[in-house]
Amino acid sequence: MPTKYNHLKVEEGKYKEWLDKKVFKPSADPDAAPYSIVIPPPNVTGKLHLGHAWDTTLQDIIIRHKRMQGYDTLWLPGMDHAGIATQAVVEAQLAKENISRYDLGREKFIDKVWEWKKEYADRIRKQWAKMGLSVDYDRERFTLDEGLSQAVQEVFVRLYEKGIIYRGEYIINWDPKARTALSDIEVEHKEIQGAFYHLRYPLADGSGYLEVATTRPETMLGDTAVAIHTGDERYKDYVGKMVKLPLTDREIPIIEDFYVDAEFGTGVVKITPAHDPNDFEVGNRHNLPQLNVMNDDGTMNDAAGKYAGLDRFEARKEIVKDLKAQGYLVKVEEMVHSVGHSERTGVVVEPRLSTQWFVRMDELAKRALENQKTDQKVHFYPDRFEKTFVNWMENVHDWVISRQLWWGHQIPAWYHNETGEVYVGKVPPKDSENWTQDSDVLDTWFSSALWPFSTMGWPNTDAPDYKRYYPTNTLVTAYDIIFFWVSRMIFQALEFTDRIPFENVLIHGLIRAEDGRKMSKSLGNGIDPMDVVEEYGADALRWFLTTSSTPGQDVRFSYERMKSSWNFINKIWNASRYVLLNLKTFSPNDIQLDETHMTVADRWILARLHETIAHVNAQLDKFEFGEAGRALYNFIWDDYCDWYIEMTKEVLQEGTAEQVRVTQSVLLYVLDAILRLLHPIMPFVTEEIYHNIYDENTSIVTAPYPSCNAKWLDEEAVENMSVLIELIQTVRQVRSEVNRPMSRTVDLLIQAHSEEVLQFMRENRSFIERFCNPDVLEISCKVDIPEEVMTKVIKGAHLYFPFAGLLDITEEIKRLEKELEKWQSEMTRVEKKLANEKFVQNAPGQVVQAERDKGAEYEERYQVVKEQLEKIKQMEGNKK
RNA sequence: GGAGGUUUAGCUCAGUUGGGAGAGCACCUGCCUUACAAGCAGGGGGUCACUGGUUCGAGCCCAGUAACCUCCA
Repeated sequence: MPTKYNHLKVEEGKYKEWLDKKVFKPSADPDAAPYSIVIPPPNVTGKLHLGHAWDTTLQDIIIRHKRMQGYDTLWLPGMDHAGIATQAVVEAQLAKENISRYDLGREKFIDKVWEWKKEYADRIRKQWAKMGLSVDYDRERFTLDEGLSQAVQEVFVRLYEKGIIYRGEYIINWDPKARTALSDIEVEHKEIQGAFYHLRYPLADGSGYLEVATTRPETMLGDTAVAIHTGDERYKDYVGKMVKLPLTDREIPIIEDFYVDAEFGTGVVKITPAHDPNDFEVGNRHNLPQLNVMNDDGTMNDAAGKYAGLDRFEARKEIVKDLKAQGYLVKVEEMVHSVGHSERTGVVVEPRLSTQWFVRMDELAKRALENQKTDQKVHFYPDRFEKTFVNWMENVHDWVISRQLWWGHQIPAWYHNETGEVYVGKVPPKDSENWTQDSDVLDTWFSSALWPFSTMGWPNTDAPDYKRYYPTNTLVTAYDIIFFWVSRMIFQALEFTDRIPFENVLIHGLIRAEDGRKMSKSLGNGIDPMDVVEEYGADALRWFLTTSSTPGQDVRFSYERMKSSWNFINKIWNASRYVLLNLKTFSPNDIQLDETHMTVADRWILARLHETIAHVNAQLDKFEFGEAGRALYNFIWDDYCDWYIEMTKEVLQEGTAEQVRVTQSVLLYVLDAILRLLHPIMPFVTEEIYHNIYDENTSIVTAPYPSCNAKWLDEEAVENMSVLIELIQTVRQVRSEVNRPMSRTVDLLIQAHSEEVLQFMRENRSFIERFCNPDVLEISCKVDIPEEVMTKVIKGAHLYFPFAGLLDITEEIKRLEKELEKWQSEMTRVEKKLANEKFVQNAPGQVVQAERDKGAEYEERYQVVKEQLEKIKQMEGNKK
């Protein structure tokens, strides 16, 4: 093994090996419990970003952990056709050659999109490979696959037959750039600087005027009434009269309706039923005409008279200009207000009267909500996201599912060419020549909502995967698509499979740039995960993503932390090198954990290992990856590398053959466990080292995950080791204080408080010598204390450092006084606590006892320091 | 307007059943100790946003305040 970890070399070729060995495939072992995850299918629109890397890393950790634990694991990959987004990028590409989709026609255009899809699907698979994701490619699905398309049709037809899917003319959110309908949640509301235009509408009889206010003056051309709140005293006499609509020759009625807020503005509002959802309702109640004044691209139509052909915002300017010129504009108030923007194209969404297909949400939502009250509910991690889900479900509106696009699942509805009759079915009507299929496609989320079961073979409920792996166990996704996707999967699964689609939903946050801002194309601050992998390796990226946050919280990308992740792997790499270099001919088969020849270090590291194993397993099961990572980091770096490995050097160099064999056994046993513990998080490097230990034909992917063996939880060893560690650390501290590097010796007298400590110190004399480098080392219960000496107290012993002629007495007195003060204050703190009767009464016995022990300890240390201080002061006095 | 989140060391963040505040990076000091100088050893640095409350005991539980962020309407 080279002295430095080389991520490029380590990761190269591994993924292919795994695929060749088919280790990612489910074991299909009938005795094993199944565990399944479906990947949130990325859009085939483009490359994967760091958010995908994070999301899939978490899934890979879960699935690799379960796989190693012996579950029959399936991680099903796939991709989403992403209607609007993909169609938009392909259209943009064609636009460069001055071709529109209409030039090509539907069929040829779709062929173009499939070409795009093929290219990007390949890229995405390459990215998955780079990240090391253990998915089963034999089961990869695409939302426009034959099978999934059938599921979509099945669902559409069944919901239609139940009356849950309906078609109708309503106000929907319209994206004038993509020229399609959008659902409510595809609209982003942004606060923007706008204006409130106060307009004067003259009464037709010339007896005055009414003042209305609007933020969208261009829609006035489509006004078909003016309304006041029902019974509003100020205006009730006007009801039934007509106003003359400025800039037109139309007269429109004054009506009263409860919807109007009398307190807001002037209390009079213009009613535009074809361009506003509330006005639409008002219009229906009063049988008002619906006058659409815009085209589907956001330009004004012929109904707008002289403004026809102008873009809506141009028209706004012109209309305001004309209103002003003709004296109809009262004032313009600057105002910040919330305006809907298309989540996809970014343009201002236009509320528009339009015929669309809808999913009636009341019953579906009700069932999903009621299910959350049962023990069959979906568990959210962190659980606060259940509230997000429930709140949305409680307030959900009907879902617009038709999109005026070409790329997607064409709606399985046909209209009779003559009668206009509607036919909905999985197959076209028999006399198909007399029918025309609806040209629209379904919202992409309509198909993604079926993903957990459509990918498993549904609607064939006898499909083997459906029977074995559905419902899935865990879904991992970011909080920003709880509404779009998670919620819809839940209600569709309940409706069509009678079960929840997954037991657990693990919600994570978003990745932000180093400065905390969102990564976005417009800011140009996006980071390509593949660049990061190139620079630091997938393992380091995975480690960073896993350990840098708490569930549900956003994470900032950080090159600094990437570097420290890489350093950690380099540390593991070098620790492994050390072990392998010292194994010589020793192989895993030679491992014998022979307790009779174990040192305290051996027992201790085994205890710490099994403690860590228990902790890590518990944390992984709770999806607390950060906590699991920290436990591993501390164990590996602090316990294994800084202490255990250093201590093995003594045994390997000086020990008997038997002792060496035990040490080699423990070194390898622990390393092997470390690799398996880490493998779900950093699959590549652990496999590489595993191959160095075992042979290339084995794979750590299917090795068993460590489980805690209580036999090794040796509390005595942990206690003893802590004494040894304190001893060594104290000596190092003294060295630092008196400026003595390890290359120079320091004499050390240890006075043990008990026979046990004495014996322990003597047994471990060789460790003390190695770590403290003393010239004289005395260990006894009664030390002859020299005059010029530095004193330290550790648990169970006093340490004396004779510095004849070298000790700065004044400095030492200062130091001792400071230390005395410290122990004094500690004693006071404990005494105060123990003097509190309520504490002694109410606190748990072990907490009280711990305080008493500490008190005794401090008292002891205090006394020693005090005695020494007196002695040294006397000595100083004698000198003078 | 409603809901949620955040506020802990210079910076970025942990802190899981309430029992003496931690990591990484940065900083200071000393070490090329044959696994690793991308390392080792030692060290400095925090009224845990603020105000009350519950409790023997609060970074952690409760109420309120402030600032910032997000979602929904």
